[in-house]
Amino acid sequence: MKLTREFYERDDVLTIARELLGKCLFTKLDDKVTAGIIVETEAYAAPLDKASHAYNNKRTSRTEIFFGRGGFSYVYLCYGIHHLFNVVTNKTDIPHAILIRAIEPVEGLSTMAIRRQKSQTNYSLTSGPGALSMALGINKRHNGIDLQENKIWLEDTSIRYANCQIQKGPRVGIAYAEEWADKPYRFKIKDNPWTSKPK
DNA sequence: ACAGAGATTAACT
DNA sequence: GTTAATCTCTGTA
Repeated sequence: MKLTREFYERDDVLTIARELLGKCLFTKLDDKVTAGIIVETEAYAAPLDKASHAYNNKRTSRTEIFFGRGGFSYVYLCYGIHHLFNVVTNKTDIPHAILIRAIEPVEGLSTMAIRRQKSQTNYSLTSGPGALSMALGINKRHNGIDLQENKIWLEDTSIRYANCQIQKGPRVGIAYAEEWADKPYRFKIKDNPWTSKPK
């Protein structure tokens, strides 16, 4: 069962980021299906959030997708190399988004390994925002895709995590965002080996 | 028109 | 621990 438009268009981006843990992210690209359980997310709550590309309602060709409806993909290129996959949330003109930072692979492991140019699967396959995008075959051509379609989508699962299994913390790599840099907008499953391991 | 920085990763030392 | 990879946007001219 795909997550509905109503799920993405709710107001509280932190609640959605928390609820995305345990959901399953699918891609069907190049006739290959790959999927993984989401184990780490970060919320970006523009226009107030200085860490967001859409801070202060800044609109560029890159950020335009933030201002559309919830339930669309936002893929952008980081450091000129890595494609980072986000889910746009909330309604038109409210630029909220959630970065998917890590997944636990469940389907298409061999396809992921080929895309990652690894001879065998291991924990580094999808543990990081750039790595999981590569494993799933996501690149900037997939910016602005409707998650109700059958290219990239999220499904509900029977997985439910208790609050004590979820670790909240500050986001990664955004020290420039001043007072926003310390906010606990990052959610991850405690002790899950597939979560990212930043220094 | 050009220089500098960034929601990162992997391959070095 | 350090560094290279090199796209997009911003500030300065």
